[in-house]
Amino acid sequence: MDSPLVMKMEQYRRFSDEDRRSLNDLTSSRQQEYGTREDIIREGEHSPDIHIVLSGLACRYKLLENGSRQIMAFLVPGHPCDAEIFILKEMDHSICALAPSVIASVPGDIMRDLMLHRPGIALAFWWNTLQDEGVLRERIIDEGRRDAYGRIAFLIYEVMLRMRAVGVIKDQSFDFPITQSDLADATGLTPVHVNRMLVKLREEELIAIEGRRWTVLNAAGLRKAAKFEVSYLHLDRVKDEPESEAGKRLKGLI
Amino acid sequence: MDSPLVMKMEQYRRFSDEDRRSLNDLTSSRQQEYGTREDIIREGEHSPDIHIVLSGLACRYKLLENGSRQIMAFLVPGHPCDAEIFILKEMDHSICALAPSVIASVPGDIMRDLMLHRPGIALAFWWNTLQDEGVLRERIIDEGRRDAYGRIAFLIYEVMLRMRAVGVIKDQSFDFPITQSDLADATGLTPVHVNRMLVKLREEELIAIEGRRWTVLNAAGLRKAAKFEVSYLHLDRVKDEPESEAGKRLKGLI
DNA sequence: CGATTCATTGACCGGGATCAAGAACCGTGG
DNA sequence: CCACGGTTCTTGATCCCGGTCAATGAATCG
Repeated sequence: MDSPLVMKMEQYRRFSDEDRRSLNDLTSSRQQEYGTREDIIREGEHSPDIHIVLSGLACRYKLLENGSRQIMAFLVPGHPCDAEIFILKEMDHSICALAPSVIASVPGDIMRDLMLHRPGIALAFWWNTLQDEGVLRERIIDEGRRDAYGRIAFLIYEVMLRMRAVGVIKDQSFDFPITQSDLADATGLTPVHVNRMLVKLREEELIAIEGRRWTVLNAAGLRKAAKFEVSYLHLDRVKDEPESEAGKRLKGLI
Repeated sequence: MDSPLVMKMEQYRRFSDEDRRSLNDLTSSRQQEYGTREDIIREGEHSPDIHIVLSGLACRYKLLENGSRQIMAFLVPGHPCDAEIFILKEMDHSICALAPSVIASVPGDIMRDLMLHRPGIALAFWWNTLQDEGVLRERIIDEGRRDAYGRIAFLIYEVMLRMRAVGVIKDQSFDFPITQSDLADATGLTPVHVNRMLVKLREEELIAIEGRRWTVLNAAGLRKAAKFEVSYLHLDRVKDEPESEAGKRLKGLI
């Protein structure tokens, strides 16, 4: 069974057996459990290790001086949190677990070694950074031009797709262990208004929520509500090889 | 006289003479003039070259299906537009000139060669990508938590700072050749409301605008209005060596 | 079984959108 | 030189989406 890291990176390119083995080894040595709201790395810190989400859910966020929190990205299993830290001096934002999560630590010098001597792996990490940047750009459009309803629909669709791509959901149901306040911090809305939009999406039978288990009842309808375009995710291999494993997982959704 | 590219990259690290020469050569061979509104590269394209802004002003943008345009970033002189294109298959957004601008083209294979064999230059481009990502994150906070007044103030302060950092302004006045509609597309506001906020900023004597020439009359006041934090720009060398050329240009502003 | 967090709903308000109409500023040609 | 058509800027009037405040359930947990 491949590590979630391999599942994620293979959306971009196929790996040699050696590269795949290295990536699997990367996340298997040191693993640590984090609880809900627990910080994995904080703004201003410089950790000697980099971190990769293996299970659960984490987010990039920033605390503002007025006490409010802005969530800038959700990190699903397989997602490197801070691969760039060995280039930059310090984090300009924090990362915390939104639910009980298992996080792998990778020593910085092992990373550096891989980046210098294994171009296939270096390329995959580059790609990951650029995909993150694309997601951020999409979020700017989100906040600039979509209304509250579209934003919430978009966020749900994107998270569903990314979870599916790394294989943590098989059908239309998935664990999305966050509160409506978290959603509000991610969309720039208030919890009250997030609630109203979720009520609407349920009334329209696009989604269903039972506890922390979410179900997309009508993927096409949700996608339409979200005005979802997929190119920004740069799923290069999925596009070239629709019959790859990653392609099968995303069939009909992108 | 160093190329704007060197000026920009030196905010991050000092270069060896050889690296500096290479970077200067990079932008000196093929240069092209683009007019206002002219596209430099379009969404979905894959150019064999990468582009670097030498003078004028460009922006990253995306056209939405309803016809509106979202500007996601301003590209000041020295800014690489699409250095990532040799990793990704295609652009997920477009880039156009906002004013008459000179753009350098660099053949992709020369770039690839530099990235593989000149770690100092590769690091600088990596850093640039990560700085762009930081700017995007800041913009998300911007749109999520700042009101219209703060957004406009923030945008002006940031552009002023980045222009100053690459040496295209010496005092408090600078050419900022964009329309209020452009500002609206960048902030997610309407042109009407952008105008009202600019009126207010002028009434408060924080800025002055004469044609396309903008003047920051009260940098401290503008910074306060913008609630500006600088860490996300990762001006590493400026922080470590405040007496470097780049540091002198930004003295008292960061 | 209290206590605390989270979800839900209603009433009201305000910032920014929308609509509309002039005014100022172009480049162009007669 | 002025006349012109087209942007761009400016200002006013009105409206609505989403914020704010508040109260009540529902769920989770020590």
